[in-house]
Amino acid sequence: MAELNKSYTPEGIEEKWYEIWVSRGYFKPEINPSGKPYSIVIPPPNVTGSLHMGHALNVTLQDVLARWKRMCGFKVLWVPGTDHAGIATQNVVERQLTSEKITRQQLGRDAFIERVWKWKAEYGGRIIHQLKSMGASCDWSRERFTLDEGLSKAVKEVFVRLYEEGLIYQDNRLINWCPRCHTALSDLEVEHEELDGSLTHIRYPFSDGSGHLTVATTRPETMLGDTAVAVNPADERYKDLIGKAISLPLTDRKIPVVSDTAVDMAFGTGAVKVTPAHDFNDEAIAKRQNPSLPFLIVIDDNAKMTPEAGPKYSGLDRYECRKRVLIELRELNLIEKEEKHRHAVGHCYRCKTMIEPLPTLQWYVNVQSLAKDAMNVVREKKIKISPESWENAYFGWMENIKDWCISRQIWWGHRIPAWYCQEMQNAKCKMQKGIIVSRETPKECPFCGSQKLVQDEDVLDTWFSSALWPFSTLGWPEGTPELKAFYPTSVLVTAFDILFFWVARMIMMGLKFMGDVPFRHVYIHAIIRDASGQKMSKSKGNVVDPLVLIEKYGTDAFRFTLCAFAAQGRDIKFSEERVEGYRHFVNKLWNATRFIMMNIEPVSGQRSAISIKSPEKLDLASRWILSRLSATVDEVNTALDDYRFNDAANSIYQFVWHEFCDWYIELSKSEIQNPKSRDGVLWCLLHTLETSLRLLHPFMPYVTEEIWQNIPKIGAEGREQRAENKESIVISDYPKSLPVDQKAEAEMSYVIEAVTGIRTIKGELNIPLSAGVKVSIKTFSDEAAGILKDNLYYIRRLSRAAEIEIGPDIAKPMDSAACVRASMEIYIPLKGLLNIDTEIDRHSKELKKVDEAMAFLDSKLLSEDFLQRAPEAVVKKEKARYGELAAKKERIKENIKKLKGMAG
RNA sequence: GGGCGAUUAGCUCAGUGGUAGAGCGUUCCCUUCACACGGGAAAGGCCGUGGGUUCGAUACCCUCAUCGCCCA
Repeated sequence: MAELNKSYTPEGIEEKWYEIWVSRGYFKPEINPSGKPYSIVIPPPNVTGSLHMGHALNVTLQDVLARWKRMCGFKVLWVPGTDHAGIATQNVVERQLTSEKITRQQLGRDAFIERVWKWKAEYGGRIIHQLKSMGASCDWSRERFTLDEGLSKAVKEVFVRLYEEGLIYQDNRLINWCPRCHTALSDLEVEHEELDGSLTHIRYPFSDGSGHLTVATTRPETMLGDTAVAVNPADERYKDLIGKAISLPLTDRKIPVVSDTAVDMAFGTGAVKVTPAHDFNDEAIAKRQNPSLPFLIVIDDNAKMTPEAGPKYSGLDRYECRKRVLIELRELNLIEKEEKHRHAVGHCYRCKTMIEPLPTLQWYVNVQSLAKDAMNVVREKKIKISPESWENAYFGWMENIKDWCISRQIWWGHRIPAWYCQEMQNAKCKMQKGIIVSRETPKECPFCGSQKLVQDEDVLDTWFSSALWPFSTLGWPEGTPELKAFYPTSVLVTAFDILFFWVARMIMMGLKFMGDVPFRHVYIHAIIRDASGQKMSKSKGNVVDPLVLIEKYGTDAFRFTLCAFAAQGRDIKFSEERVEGYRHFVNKLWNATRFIMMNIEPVSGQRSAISIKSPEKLDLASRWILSRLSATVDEVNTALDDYRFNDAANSIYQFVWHEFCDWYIELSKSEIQNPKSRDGVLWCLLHTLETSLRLLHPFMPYVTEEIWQNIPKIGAEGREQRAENKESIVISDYPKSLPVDQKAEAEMSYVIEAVTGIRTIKGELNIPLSAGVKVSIKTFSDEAAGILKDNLYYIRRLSRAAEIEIGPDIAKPMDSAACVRASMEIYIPLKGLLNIDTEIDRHSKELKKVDEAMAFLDSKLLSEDFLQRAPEAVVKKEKARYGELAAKKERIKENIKKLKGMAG
């Protein structure tokens, strides 16, 4: 290969490989799989969206799983797509229209829809393109959109079937209304925000002139729609007032005092004004009365006062009206007091406008029975939610679930497949209220034959179609091979904020229509916050743009960072320094490759001709690194099995950098010069690199492919490489566990101890590593001496010692610095250079540490309780440790004594 | 108001019933022929507070404090 650059630059490389992967169809599974299926559906991002950190994390984790399983031999299907985001998308296009000074009403429904599709074609693909830049190995040939023809068919089918079973119904009741988006919202789409408001105490005079009753309210303007005042029947203060009439100020109406046990006696004055048409609690009170209280609508769908509010207020905005009402009440001396009050106010999750509860006719799903089944499958572990703590949140929500309002008064979405007969010519039709729900557009009324039919104007909640995503994307309601092969999907990876919006509803719908869970696992990942723990948002200006990070550090470094951060059950505070750190890791890997390649080139000439067979007998360092590699492979596979992405990433990082690069490559430098061991070491270098690349590929797809394509192939586990695996790392085999070589690891630890011991002396005494010094090593066993002698070249190379003598009987040379280790003592003679005081300080410090550790152990070992009650193994271990420390202490003391003798 | 989670090195975070680890940062040494996006050495922590369980608690239980989230 051509000379590798000194550092890795992702530009060009990422695009190149992504195009190749897609064009070769690596991400497309065969539909009649011989291998086991593994399928994921992407949480469809909002079609108006652009990639943010949450998407980046979400897509990275899914891609790690998909690539890992693909390499493990599974037939992996990862279905991508977007949702049509009814309100959000309509808002975007309406803003465009506003700048052209037209409204959607002027444009008309059909033209508007056409306009939205046009917008979608132009801008809607943005996020998909961005997902690709993250390296996502989705099967793009199966990309779906919730308004696709197939998915629309699924939506209609579900609606009709639920209606026929009586699980979808129409009702007129209070709903959350967004006066800006002009639509109903489900309970979940309302965000509650704590706001500083005031609690106004208003005197309501009795009609008979016998005084007044004071009510407290946060929304004085709604008094115009009051139809009662309610008190708790148990409240002694007001008991006798129940049934009295009140002359409602600012109106000419008389309203009764009623009783209701739900009234909180401790809140405010204990008497509440009841506005059934504009407050959920009041609606409930009104409906409990017999006869029920009248609903007086004083606020309209624009949040403006209606004529019912009275001529003075009609047409005023709700906030304007509040001011006017307060002024007038004050003039009438009806305000007793105003106190500061913090309370939660509902806002539209899309546009943040304050919600106005309004009585309207809407479609609902009765979710009680669906929720029960959906809870059971989680309880029975047919669906595993991890981290498990989210199960509680899931159950909590499902137990208190309310019927789901699914109709939206917008145009962009699945139009409700319901028609109204305009004539209702017979009793049957009247009994059905003229409502026709049908999969196909009906030509005439099935009840009375009338041809005057009008379709419901509303569309369905976007989440209604999202709830079908795991099976609608696979072709349902057709019985497709995809559905058969890949449903239920394997895992759903998502953030907790859509656990209820989406996950719970998918479970309900999956069970209802597929008769099986939509996925076997749910992995809930963290929310990404900024470095100070704030949720990222455009309005706070603290967003970090993933695309900027990719541009600066490369996709691989960014993805690796996300994985390393992705500890379970914890939010991520994102810091850019970490990405920079992992870019260094990418570069480290690159340079390790460069080193290996530089050593192969001169000998082999052509890399394709390289053929290093796995040697029978490898040297200690090689056996050691293979053992470490094997342990790492195990750790990574186990961690991924448990969705511990951070543990997996850290294991590889630790291995590649601190074992492979810091130790093995350094050790190999001497042996590569030795003709006898050269082949074995080169084989081991290449093998370890190649295996590490495959291990790393799910995390860092691009750089691993780039390197993998450029190194000679010596076969996965030392065997001839399988032909079909030669073309790309994407479809190569994921490393599997091999036995660890405990003997090699134990022996290597002596070498490491000797090297680090010498380095410590040099480091602490500020002697340049390059200074060739003489070293004497007194080992505490013959075994240690033998192993050190066998590996002398390694020790010399890594410690830069000029000369080393080793043996159990070595005496400490004069004027030498010493380092006491567990199985050896190391001396470096420093004639004239040794500062005796510094050396004594060094040893005293070490002695202090040993003393502290011994004191702690002492307190344990002297305790009868400990000796009797602690497990034998622990006692034995602590005794052994104490013994080691005691020996070490003696040696250090001896060293100090000698030093003092020299000084004296 | 109800529920959940967090609190560990200067910063960002792992972690375990047997006195703690990483990355970044800091200090010192090193321009060694893969890499200064590098190498080596080191400093730095009563593991939020107060109780309890235990031979032993940073870890398990409770109290409190602070912060964050969800639901009402």
